[in-house]
Amino acid sequence: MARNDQNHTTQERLLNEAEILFAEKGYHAVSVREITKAADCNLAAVNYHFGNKQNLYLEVFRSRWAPRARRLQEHVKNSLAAQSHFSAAAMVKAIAQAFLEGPLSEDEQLRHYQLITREMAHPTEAFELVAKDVMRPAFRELADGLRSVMPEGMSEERLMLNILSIFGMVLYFNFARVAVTHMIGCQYDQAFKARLVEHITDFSLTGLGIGKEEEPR
Amino acid sequence: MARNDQNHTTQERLLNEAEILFAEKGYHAVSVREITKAADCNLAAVNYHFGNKQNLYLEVFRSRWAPRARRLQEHVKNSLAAQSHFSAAAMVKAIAQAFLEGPLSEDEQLRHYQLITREMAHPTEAFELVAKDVMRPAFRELADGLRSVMPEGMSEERLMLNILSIFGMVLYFNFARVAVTHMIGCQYDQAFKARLVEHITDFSLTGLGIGKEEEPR
DNA sequence: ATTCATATCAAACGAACGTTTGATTGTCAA
DNA sequence: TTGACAATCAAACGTTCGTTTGATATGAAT
Repeated sequence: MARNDQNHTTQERLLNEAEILFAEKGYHAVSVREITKAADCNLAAVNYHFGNKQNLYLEVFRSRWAPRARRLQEHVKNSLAAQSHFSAAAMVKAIAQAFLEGPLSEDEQLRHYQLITREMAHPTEAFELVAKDVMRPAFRELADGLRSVMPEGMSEERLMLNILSIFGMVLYFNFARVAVTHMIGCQYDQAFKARLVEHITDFSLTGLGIGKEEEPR
Repeated sequence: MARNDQNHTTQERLLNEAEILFAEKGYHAVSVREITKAADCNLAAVNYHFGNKQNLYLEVFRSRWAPRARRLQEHVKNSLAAQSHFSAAAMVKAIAQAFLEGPLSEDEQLRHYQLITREMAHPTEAFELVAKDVMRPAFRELADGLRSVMPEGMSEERLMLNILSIFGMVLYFNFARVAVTHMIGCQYDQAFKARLVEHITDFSLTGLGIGKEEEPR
């Protein structure tokens, strides 16, 4: 039986191809026939191995998205552990770098953000899954780290809004690549991504960098 | 012939209901039957008035999204014109306020951002349409305004990245409502939106507000 | 009264969808 | 060699999809 993907099982090939297609087109725009064709297996394989299409979609988040998110979280943690002292600048840079120049390949990155962006805009069971198991713990940990370098007495909400904002910028500059390149007019190559990390870091630390002016009344 | 929506024409009712449904579920997850049922008209009406489903989708962006985006742009422009002198703080606040507490109703806002978020993550012909006619001109105008209050000689790219970042934060806090409320644990009521405007303004102006620290080496 | 264009309708079209079925294969323990 | 089991297959299932068709109603112009 000819199998192009080395010794991957049918289950694994289905998950791989399903993730690519779901990320690219969204759940409803992808058919089971399209997935099984890409995975080079029979149409019935999805139902045999996963029960139905919906469950294959959930399994993509369980067995592909969540572990990758945890890898990213580890990457950030290791970057910070390598610092001799903890600073806000180091933290922001570690996040931006992990998510834009981190351990993920170009394609993996794009898939990762497209999948979660769809879920954030219109959550399904998959969002509940990764929010509970991955996102909330990661956010909490980052917020606790940030607390130690922010002015004392900052409310929990402000703290979370700051973390959400940093994460939001990273997410935005990833999922909105097409829009960004349309507006700026350049490719997402290695050089531009480095400049982007620099920009996100700067912006998250100092905003526009010109402080708040009093408005005349 | 009983028509519930006052004197709206079938075309208008189709556009209204189509926008609501496309924003809520996305193009492929909405059927023509669902739209025509919501608009209380015959199944064939979509093809009669718009040719096909795809063209109805495009017409939603042409005749509903684009004018609303222009209304928002006007709102920002008027807010700024009311200022006696132009400042970065005023500009950021005008943008955040227009997009979160501006002329749009709660529902309109949600629809507006869900539609464009889908297009940014996976652009179709509709994105080309509104990018060329609405978004690019608006971004250019904002960048020109920002240039006058930023240090001289700032590169065009940095200028655009700043504008994109402000816009990105606003977009993010709108389309990712569900995620934000999941993480923070509160509703998007009027009070929270006001705090959000304050946060976005502060963050865009001063970031975390603790400057950039030197990393030890 | 007749004509004509516009709009709406019920009904049907073929295609694609997710899922199920029942037969067939390969593997390995008994 | 046999039996059992998991995996794969072609084929078909019933639904739903976007679209088309041809008939019917409406209103203004001739």
